[in-house]
Amino acid sequence: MSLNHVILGLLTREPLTGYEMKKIIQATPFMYWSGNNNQIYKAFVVLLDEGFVTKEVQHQDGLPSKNIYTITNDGINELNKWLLSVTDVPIFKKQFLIKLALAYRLKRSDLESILTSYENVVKMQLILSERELDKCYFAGQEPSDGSLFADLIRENILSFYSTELSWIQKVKTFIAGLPKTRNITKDTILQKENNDVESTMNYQIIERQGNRYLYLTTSGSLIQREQDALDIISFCAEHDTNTVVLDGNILSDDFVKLKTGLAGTVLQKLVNYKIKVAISLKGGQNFPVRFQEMISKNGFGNTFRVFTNLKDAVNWLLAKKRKSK
Amino acid sequence: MSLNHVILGLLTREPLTGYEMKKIIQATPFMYWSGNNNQIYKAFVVLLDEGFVTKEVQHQDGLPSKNIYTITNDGINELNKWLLSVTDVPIFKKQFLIKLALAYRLKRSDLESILTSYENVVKMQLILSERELDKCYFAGQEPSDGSLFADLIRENILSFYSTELSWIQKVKTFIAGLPKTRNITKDTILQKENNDVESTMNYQIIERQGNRYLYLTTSGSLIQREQDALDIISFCAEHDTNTVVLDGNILSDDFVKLKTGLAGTVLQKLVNYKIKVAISLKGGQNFPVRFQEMISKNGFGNTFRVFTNLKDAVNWLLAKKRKSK
DNA sequence: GAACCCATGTAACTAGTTACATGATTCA
DNA sequence: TGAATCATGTAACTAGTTACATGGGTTC
Repeated sequence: MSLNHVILGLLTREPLTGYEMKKIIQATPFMYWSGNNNQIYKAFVVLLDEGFVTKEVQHQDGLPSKNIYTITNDGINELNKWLLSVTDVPIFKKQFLIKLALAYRLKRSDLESILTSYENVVKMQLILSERELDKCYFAGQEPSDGSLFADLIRENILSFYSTELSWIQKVKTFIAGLPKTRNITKDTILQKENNDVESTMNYQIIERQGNRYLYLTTSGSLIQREQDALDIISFCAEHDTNTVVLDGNILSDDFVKLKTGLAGTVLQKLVNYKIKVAISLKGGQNFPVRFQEMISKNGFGNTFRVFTNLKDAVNWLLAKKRKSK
Repeated sequence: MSLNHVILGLLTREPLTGYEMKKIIQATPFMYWSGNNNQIYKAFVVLLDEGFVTKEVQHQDGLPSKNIYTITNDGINELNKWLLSVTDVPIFKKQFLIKLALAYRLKRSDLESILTSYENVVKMQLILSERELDKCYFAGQEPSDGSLFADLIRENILSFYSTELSWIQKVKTFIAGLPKTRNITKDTILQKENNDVESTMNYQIIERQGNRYLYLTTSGSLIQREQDALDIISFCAEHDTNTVVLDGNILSDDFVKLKTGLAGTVLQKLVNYKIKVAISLKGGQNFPVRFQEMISKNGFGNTFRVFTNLKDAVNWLLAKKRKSK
């Protein structure tokens, strides 16, 4: 596990606390750990034990006291050894390749739909990575030593998604060349009701004033995972719209509790993909004040708003729409 | 975990046993599991439990009886649901990007050496993947349904490594533009003896008849991991040679025991990278007969041979050399 | 007879994740 | 009062890996 070495590496720039380290790792897209407490705090125990770092406890009034770690000479040697050692083979995990290998029985329209959905996912990830790179610890504002290779790293990451996107185009033309239904055995025909079970959210496309929007209502399932944001975006792409009305009931408790971070992540994804969202609350339904606050604070102002009735929500959404198609 | 769905997917082509499944997953480069027994056999228990597969026990004389699994209609529905559901974001893990972000203190020559080493690793992986793709279960010999997308998948995988290689070239020119030593603080200067501890193998470059070869001897550490093959290849690349003499003592017990598969993997890597290896045994040292057998069987004949003394080894190596540089 | 192949399965472990616990302060 | 932030840490879990156990048959 090279996480320990990464920690040492970060400490060569400046002494850091576990908490800061965690934030950095979480915000850096090419550090492929979740940056969870468990690993980081445990890592520091080990590093201390091996004498690669020293710990200085700094008491703070009011705030919890923090442990500031500094790298030692032994630590620097260990880091150098790691840097010069043979680098692991780069690996990727593309679920899509596996699906493609196994999807030979599907009919063309299904192939097209999973491909488009995948395209959206990749596009979004590209935008997301771009953002994260801009504001991450290694972003090279000034060409200081610490961010020497920032541009090269940026290019590497973005080209991963770009080449994926151009490959997707190739797959598209290939699929377009296939006959509509191929010689598939009878038991492989898709049952539409099953799909609806999978995509757990109920959605309708509504046309008004020549504008189209997606209306998401509850069907027992709520927005409770990051993945749901991707689903919404896929739906939008499929139906060629970028406006969504969410029934207030579709937001889970976890969602409105800001501390889970779910709302932030999901909304960020929607905003990044330029999807406008209006939430329509049913009578009596209320969100925590802080939730509404956060919405206005985070600059979602013109892409995300909460209304107490469906009518207002739709009016705002369609009024705001620039490109109606 | 989508492994269960992958298993269902494979079963749509034909009923399979756990053992066959394992082999397929192991041999398919884009299936990112090790294909270990534990997971696969357990997966079948779950799939049976959920009614997605049926099991048929086939007794065999002499050989252990096998459990042949067949997919059910429920299983096909489940598979279809998965295929049509939102695909995971493709991810990559590139240790090298992390190293680069943390390597700003290194001097140019060190940067160059880790870059070259990484380049070799990627090159090798490219060759390896190409091979694996050719002989994997999804290889499209005849354009049957089952391997419909084989070419597209192949292209995707190979372009991952190719783009990495061309990126490496960019990094190379960038590094070449850096001053030889930059303003690094005194405590960051590398201590050569530490590197030697890291690269656990002792190696010398020997010149004879205008030819150069790498001589690897024991320094307490043996060839016992796949990684060691990569190390050897890195050494070769660094010193611009493709011939190696291995002291027999450097091969670990695990290596010569064929059942670990270590020898096969390591040698395959060496062969793939066109490195010729001669092993020189010390007096009295002996390898299991099967080991020598395997060497000749697997077509290593002209790139890999065992000798009972150093002189023969070197003679064969240098005689065989085509391009001497 | 050593060590491989087929075929099933389990034990023990590593890496990594999510979720919880604490507790003072800030903020509305 | 409720909930967020800073900061540390632990518990419980999932996913995945390596290694072992079994045992007849084959191959040299």
